Amino acid sequence: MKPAATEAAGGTTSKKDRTRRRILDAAAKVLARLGIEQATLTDIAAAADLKAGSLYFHFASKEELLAEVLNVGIAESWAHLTRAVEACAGSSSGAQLRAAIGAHVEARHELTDYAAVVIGAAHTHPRLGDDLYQRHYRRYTARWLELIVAAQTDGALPSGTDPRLLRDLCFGAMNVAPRGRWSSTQTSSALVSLLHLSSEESS
Amino acid sequence: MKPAATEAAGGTTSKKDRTRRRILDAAAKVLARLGIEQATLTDIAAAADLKAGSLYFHFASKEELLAEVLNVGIAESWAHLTRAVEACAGSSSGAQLRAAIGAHVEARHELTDYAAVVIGAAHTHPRLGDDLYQRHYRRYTARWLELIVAAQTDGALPSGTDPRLLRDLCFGAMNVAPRGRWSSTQTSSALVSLLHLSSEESS
Amino acid sequence: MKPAATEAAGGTTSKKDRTRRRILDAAAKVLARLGIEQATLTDIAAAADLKAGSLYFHFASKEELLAEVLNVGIAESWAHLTRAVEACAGSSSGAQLRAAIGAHVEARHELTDYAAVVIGAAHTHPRLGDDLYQRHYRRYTARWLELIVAAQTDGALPSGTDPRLLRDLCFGAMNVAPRGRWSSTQTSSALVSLLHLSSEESS
Amino acid sequence: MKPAATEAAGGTTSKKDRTRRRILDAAAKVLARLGIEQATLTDIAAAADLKAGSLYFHFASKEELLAEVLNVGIAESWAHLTRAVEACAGSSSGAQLRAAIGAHVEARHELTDYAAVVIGAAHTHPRLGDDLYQRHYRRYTARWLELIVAAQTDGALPSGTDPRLLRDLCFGAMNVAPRGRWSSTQTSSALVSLLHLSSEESS
DNA sequence: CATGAATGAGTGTTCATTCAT
DNA sequence: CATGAATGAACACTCATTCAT
Repeated sequence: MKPAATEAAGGTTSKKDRTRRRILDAAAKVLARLGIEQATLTDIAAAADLKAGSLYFHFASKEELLAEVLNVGIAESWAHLTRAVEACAGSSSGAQLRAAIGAHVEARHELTDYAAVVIGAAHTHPRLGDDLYQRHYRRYTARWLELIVAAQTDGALPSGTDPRLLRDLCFGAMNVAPRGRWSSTQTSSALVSLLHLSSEESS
Repeated sequence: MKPAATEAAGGTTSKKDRTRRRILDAAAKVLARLGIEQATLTDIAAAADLKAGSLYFHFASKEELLAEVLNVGIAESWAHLTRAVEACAGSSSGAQLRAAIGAHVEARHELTDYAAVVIGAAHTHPRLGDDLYQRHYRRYTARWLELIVAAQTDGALPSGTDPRLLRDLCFGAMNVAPRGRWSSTQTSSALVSLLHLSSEESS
Repeated sequence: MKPAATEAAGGTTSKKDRTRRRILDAAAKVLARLGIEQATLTDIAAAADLKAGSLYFHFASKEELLAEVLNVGIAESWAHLTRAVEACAGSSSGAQLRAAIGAHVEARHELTDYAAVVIGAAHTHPRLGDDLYQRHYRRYTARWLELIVAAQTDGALPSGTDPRLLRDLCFGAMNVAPRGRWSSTQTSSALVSLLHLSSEESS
Repeated sequence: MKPAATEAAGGTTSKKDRTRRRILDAAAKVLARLGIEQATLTDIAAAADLKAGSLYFHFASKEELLAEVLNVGIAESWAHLTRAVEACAGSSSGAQLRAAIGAHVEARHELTDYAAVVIGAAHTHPRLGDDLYQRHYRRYTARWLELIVAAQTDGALPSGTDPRLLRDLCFGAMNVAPRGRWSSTQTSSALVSLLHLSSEESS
């Protein structure tokens, strides 16, 4: 009566899994739009065509639901980032940084709402999510730091300043608030030219 | 018994005005620390040595109180910005932009809590405050736009991109979240060098 | 495919009956441990290796399930009581009362969880259970009353007081709360000596 | 503007104090009738002619409100007990125990609802109330233990059994459930005669 | 003017109950 | 038969808001 694989290769997903995903999607959407403390479970449930109490069949608490959204978001962002950077593995550090900028901005603007929640929440609420998320978030920012340091070493970025500060400035610029006002390509190429990373620094 | 002047020319400030100011100061402090939706009226009242109900003698609602804080904040930021820019009126557009960056970052970090509330709120909550605030906020961003356009014209900033987008990117970078992590001078000089505005581009 | 006998004479018990019994056992255990209003249907279902919804195939409501548990409990207690008392049918009324005390305490402490639920619930929630239970519970207390009256007549208990009050006092003492703190033999023999029933009152 | 003493000798009680007391009285009444986990804040508030949220102006949580009720109850019970026992200071240990029984039963039946809550809760929920209550409750039971041991030493109670068990049995008997069924004098004198404490056991 | 005291709408959460599968 | 999945009413609790004093 019950299909053998619940999540196996064949692509079979139980109804519970699908509803769970629907809730997560709804949560990501609402959280991205209203912000973490402004979004109520009633909002999220309504966006998933449910009543608030029903969420507890799938998640133990608002906190856990949020953590799950953040985990999906950071995983997506990480995958997007590493894919883009590895795609230009042999290139200059400037080119890699360009790729990273494109990936980050794209994650926020066009990927899913999950990444948007991460970015909207990360800097404002430092102690958010569960341990797994914290680890993954640190990994993400650490990777960025490496890229920045490499760019500084190569002279693509000014070397006189703390790379962590540079990273924070970049994040600030990339996370510029109203999604939808600027497209991701507009945003990232503008930032690239603003930082004078636009192309190979000719001799 | 002598409530004659409420705000008269001579500099006389009634007791009511003084309390009003005390509340505004307290509100700015609390709002800057806790964020707009996290700060409760009880918090604000306590910081002003009052009880929550008393606030309603001076302000019609939390929203109005917030609007007033924002108005003070944007006025301060505006004054700070124009003063700094006018101080180097004859200089290059790059120098003026440097001054603007310094002023904005300083306003957020060291000026008062009012400016911090504006900056913390402005980009995240677009439709905040009353009409007056909205007008003043637009004036502030419009002034920034002029500075950016001038810098583009002079070649201090890349001219291929929408100046409003450049402005938003700058705002994002300058408003990078945790106050106190980086000093205002660290932040502004790092941004200046990141944008290659550091000094007059000698011929 | 063979649902023939539901409760037939031959001792055949259908699967439904067996599951029903399993639920009742689980309910008795959980109710005895957590108390009536603290125990949730999810708790009970889990103890019966079921999900909460499944209980409704066997019982119309939590109330009905509770009533059934109480009915089993009072039946057991009654059987235990009458058996013990009849075992010393010819003896003195004091000896019979001693037997009753032993039976009651033993029912609560060592018999099954059903009796424990009855005793834990009976005095605190007077209007519990269905009519059948109420009738059986009254029969149980009525039997106790007879034993007390007999003991009063024989001088084994003080005769100046309302026997129903004496019965309630005995119940209170026997149902002294934390199961497990005192063993049933400790409890009953202590009560017996406290009431000066310890042995045959010599001439 | 504000009277010097808030609770001092003069008998001045602020309105807040009076409402607080009204809530405590209502809570005691409702808790005594419905039991601790069955009584809702809405019930209690309604009994005090308030809405549930208003209780939080006077008490930080349901737990704190309950703790306060318990503290009043145990204080009353203690005062009642010591007063009664000291009134027959020179008498026999049996007489003192009789006084204690009378006081305890009276506290539950006729004093206030506070004592009833304590008694209804104490044995069923061991870890209730705050630290102060726990201390006072232990003092109460310890005093009872002394009385029992003294009675055992004097031969007024059987000496072969653990005095703590005897105390628990006495408590169980005295706390016999439905308040109002028996008067306090009926109850205590019945228990006294049941334990053969009725008068001085003449030689 | 300010407070004390109260309210009501809304929050996250629990749980008995229902019903299609 | 049993479960999966959902619901709605209730819970303790918070907070902006009101108003008599």
